[in-house]
Amino acid sequence: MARPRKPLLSRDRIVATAGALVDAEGLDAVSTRRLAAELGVSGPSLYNHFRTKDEILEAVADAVSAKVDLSMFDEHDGRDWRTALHDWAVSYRAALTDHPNIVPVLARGPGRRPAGLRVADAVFGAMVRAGWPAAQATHIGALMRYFITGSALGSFARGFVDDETAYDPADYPHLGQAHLLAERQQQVDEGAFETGLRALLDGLAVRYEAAVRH
Amino acid sequence: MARPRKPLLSRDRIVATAGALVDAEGLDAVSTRRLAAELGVSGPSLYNHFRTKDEILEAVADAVSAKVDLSMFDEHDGRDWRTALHDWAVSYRAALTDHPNIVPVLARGPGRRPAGLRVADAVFGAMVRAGWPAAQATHIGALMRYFITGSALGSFARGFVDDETAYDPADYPHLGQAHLLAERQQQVDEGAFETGLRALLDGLAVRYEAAVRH
DNA sequence: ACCTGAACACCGTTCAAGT
DNA sequence: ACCTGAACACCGTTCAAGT
Repeated sequence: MARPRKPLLSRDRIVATAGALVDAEGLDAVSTRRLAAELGVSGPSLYNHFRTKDEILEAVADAVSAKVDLSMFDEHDGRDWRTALHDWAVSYRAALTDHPNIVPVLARGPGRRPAGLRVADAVFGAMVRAGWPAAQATHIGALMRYFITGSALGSFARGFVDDETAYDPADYPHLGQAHLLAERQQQVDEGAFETGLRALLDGLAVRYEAAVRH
Repeated sequence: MARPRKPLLSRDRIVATAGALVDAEGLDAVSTRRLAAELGVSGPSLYNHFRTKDEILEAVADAVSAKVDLSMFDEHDGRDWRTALHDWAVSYRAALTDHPNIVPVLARGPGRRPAGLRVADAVFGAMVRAGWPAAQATHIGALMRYFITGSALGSFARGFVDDETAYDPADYPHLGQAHLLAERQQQVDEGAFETGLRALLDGLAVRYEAAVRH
């Protein structure tokens, strides 16, 4: 076959197929040979479009970041900083829980991913505009990211096994019914996220009062 | 050689060596062959002590969890719930930043790891004793974990490259000096952690007032 | 019970060769 | 420029064989 007149591959097609494979079968299912087979080419062909497999996964992660709604940070949106932060956090978490298998890649910081940086930029800009000092605005972007990605990655309940015998009450005196948590995994995660988000925003509001009063 | 009179390996020795390798060279450096070589045995020997490589890494992560100070949750410690939560969070984060390379494994939830579960149990127990309703106590354990592991994993600044030319101000209007962040990476992360932790605790204190007043 | 070497079915990546 | 097959240096894991 060698080179066809029209390229068989493009970066977008590789990223889309890799993303679908990650969603369907997890991060471990993505090998260059498997991904290439899914695309109808041979493994090494991918290296004409990406330098490493890791760059492909970074691009998949960035495509998820690109889905995060940022309209609440628009200059003329009208939402106050607190509401904007809340709505953004909910949108961000939704984007991550829609694609849980790529979260481990995404959670490692915005890195060089354009969409990830765009998110950081939007939060920072909106907080400064709302009156936050620049240093605090940087902190807010970072700490919100910690909480949101942490919640998408570290599902508390996911770890528990749906088997009572797995937990000896003598070892974990307060977690005697931990197995129940596995059943209501999503409720716990969503409740913890909502509680944490509100607590975070309440706490920031206190600091905001102190900050703008310089 | 075959079987020696005294076992060459033990689970503890494997975990200790794997942990040292992870710390020194990162998660990717740990292959069964490499780890075995470090231990002076051949690769398959590890399978007499662990079922999979993943179980070894889980054990390494659990050993880090075991270093987290939990004394502030002791029944007779005397610290109020808020101070205990703060001190625990600081200790937890310190344990993680001491061993950053294993954090991706640890961040995926407590799973079946005994020490991870012991941490969850201690937090839950102390919050209930302090007067929090059980459902809220579960949420607090989860959301604190989200924030702490998220902060250890997703260093905001780490991602930025120490090269001004990497960021076109036209793309990220508010991050024009993002390259500066790389220089003060630790300060940003620590500041964001401290700010977020205090905000979280302030916010929880508000909810506590409402909760205990049933 | 606990170690070994050989083997199986994979990996990511490089590279010369083809059009 | 963009694809190919062959090759290199690896993987995790299984298993029969040894003591």
